[in-house]
Order: sequence, then structure tokens, then C-alpha cells
Amino acid sequence: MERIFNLFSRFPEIEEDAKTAFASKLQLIELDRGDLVERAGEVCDHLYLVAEGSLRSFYFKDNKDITVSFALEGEFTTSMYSFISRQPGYENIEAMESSAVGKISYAELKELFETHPTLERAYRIILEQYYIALEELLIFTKFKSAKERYLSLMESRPKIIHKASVGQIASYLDMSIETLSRIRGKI
Amino acid sequence: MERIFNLFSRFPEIEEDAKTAFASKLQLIELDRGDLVERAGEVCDHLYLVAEGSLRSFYFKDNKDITVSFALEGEFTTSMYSFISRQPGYENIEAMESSAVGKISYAELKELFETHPTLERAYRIILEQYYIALEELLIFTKFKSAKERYLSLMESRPKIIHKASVGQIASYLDMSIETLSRIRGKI
DNA sequence: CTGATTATTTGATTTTTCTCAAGGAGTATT
DNA sequence: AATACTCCTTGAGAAAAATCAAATAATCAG
Repeated sequence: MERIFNLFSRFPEIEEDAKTAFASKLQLIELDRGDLVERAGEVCDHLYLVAEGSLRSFYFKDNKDITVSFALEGEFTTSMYSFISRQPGYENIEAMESSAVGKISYAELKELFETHPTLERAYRIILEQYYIALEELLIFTKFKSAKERYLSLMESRPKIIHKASVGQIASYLDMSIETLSRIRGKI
Repeated sequence: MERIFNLFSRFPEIEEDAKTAFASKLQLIELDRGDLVERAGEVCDHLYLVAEGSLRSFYFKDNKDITVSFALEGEFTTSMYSFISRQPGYENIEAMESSAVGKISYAELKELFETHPTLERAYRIILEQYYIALEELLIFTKFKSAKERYLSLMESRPKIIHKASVGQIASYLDMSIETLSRIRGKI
């Protein structure tokens, strides 16, 4: 539970009782490698907070497994489109290794927002940060060569390089497995 | 002013007095084609709401003008990264035609959030929608060929095709002017 | 431990799209 | 109306990365 409270350090504006209320709604789960917490085609009803380990969002396109995002310790993840819109999502979310994760439902979160505006604010700030990150990803997809994209990932989130397979990283960086393999060979 | 109030129809949860407070802070400006409302290198301090006409966000990369986004009537826009992070932004925002636009400053918006939580909620919902749109854009950039990207834009936002130049659309869709021209020739 | 399955690497070829180059169409300027 | 501009189109060749194919390495199940 301290692990969860540590995550709040990024949000000093959240009041103490709001933190307590949030933590009391947060359900802690333990996952093994490969366990799915969300499935494509279902409405994603939870926001996840990685306390330990890592999660990966992915979907299938023409029978190929395509990675959408990685969430490492201290990061949030969900099938954002589905979570926001309440429509069936296209992503699966799995544990990449043994992980400890906090989850909170959409309904509980909305309820907390009613009584704790500072939590809604923190959620807003997280959304803003996710938006910025996505914008950066888009520009980076647009302008960098395959090699630059890989070097940039190595620079910004080196842990991913160690935790994910070549295929998972390749689909995340939008290149073929072969291309990534060749890039890695030449560094 | 009714134009602005119409824009609220998407947000039934905003209380009447919050709408009034928001509208009273909103500064209405008239723009001519080519007028800039934001400049790269400066901190973007305003959120814009297009009442009439259209705005375009763009930046320069190797002396080429790259379109980031278009905002048509009823849509919001800003240099999101800069607006959120309070750091100098990389985008310019210009009017693509004679336009009428509402603007509100970051400080005023934050102030309104203090007294009107339903406005912060509406802002959160807008952010969520922007996030989803960006996510779609990313996937679409990733998987569609140049021709599919163009057809998809024609389908989803045909007005842009008519308002923007070939060069502006090409950079937005991440292809060369020549490629777009060839695609258009073959439809 | 061993065969089987899966993941990664390496090579050859093909495809998509870009770049460079030149011509044409439309608009604005004088 | 002639000149200059800018924008758009078309063609030819080049480049980046994909696909197809095969070999090697790593992991897993019995």
C-alpha cells in the first residue's frame, strides 16, 4: 500500500482525505506473466496503476500482435478509448511479467470525482500528460527513421528494451521485426 | 454570442451560471485569412474556440510548413503541449479564412475551475475526446497507405479537403505533395 | 536431455513513397 | 496584356523499409 501512496507524490495538490478515499477504492491484484486484465471487444471498465512489474496494451491486426503501449512501475494505463467512451475497446492489456497492479472502476472513479475535486484535477493532469506523450509519439512516428525511433526509445525508456521482445518493440515502433533486428545488429 | 452558447450544447452537465461565467471571460476576436493567433517559440496562453471559419496549427521543419491540425466551426484548439506544460510551443496557429474566434487565457480558465467544477469537468471531457482523436490519428498513420489516409480524411472531415491547400493536406496526412496530387488524380 | 516450437537473424527481392526535375495552370502585379 | 509568382501536376530515378525465404538460436514441454 505504501507503494501506491508513493505514486501520489507526483500530485501534491491532492488532499489527504482524497488520497485515502482513492486508496480505499483501489483494488490490488497480483498478475503472472501473460495474464490479461482487459480483452478486446469488451468495454474497459478499469484504470490500472502499476505498482510493480509491467503491462502491455496490444491488439491483433491481420493476425499480427501490435503493441500500443507499455506501462512500467508508477505508470497508469487503460484502454483509453473504451474507458472514456464506454464502447467496446480494441485493445488487450496483459502483464509482461509477474506484476502487482492497482485497479479502480470507472464508476468508482466518477463517484470519487463528485466528492473529491482534487482527484478529478489529478486525473485531468494525467490525461494532459498522456496527451502530450501521444503527441510526441505522433511527431516522432512522422519524422524519424526506423533507426532514430529505436534510438529514441532506448534513450527515453530503456527499460522497455529489456522487458519486451523484438516483435513487441518492432510493432510498437512501427517497423518490421527484420528491420529492428538489423538495426540492433548494427549498434 | 449565441454562437458561443450553442457550443455548450455538447456539455449539458455545465451549470447555467458556469456557462455565463465562461462566456463572460471569453474574448471574441475577428481574424483575417493568414492572421496568426499563436507563434512558435512562445508560451501558448490561450484556448481557442472557433465560432466561425477555421484555424490551422502548423510548424516549420527544415523550412517546410507542416500542418499539425485543423479546427473547424465548433471545435477547440490550442498549442496543447505548450498550453498544458507552460513551456514555449513549437506550433503556430493561423486563420485559414476570415474567422470569428473566442479565446480564454490559461489563468482565467484555471480560475474558473476553482469556482465551477463542472467547467473543469467539461474541459476534462474535451481533453478525453482530443486524446481519443489523437489515438485514432496515430493508428491511422501507422496502418493506412497514403491513399487510404486521404480517403479516410475525405470521409471523416470533408470540409478540410475544400478549405486547405494540397500542401497543407499533404503535410497533415504525412505524405509528399506529389503523392497527394497523384492520389487525387486517380479518384 | 531432447525434440518441438517459437523467436531472432540474415539475405534477396519488391513495394511504396520520396526526391529531384520540369512543365502547366491559375493568380496577382505592374 | 505581359511578367512574375505560387501552386499543382506529371515523370523518372532513388531510398527506406516491407515482404518472402531460409538459417540459426533460444525456450519450452515431456
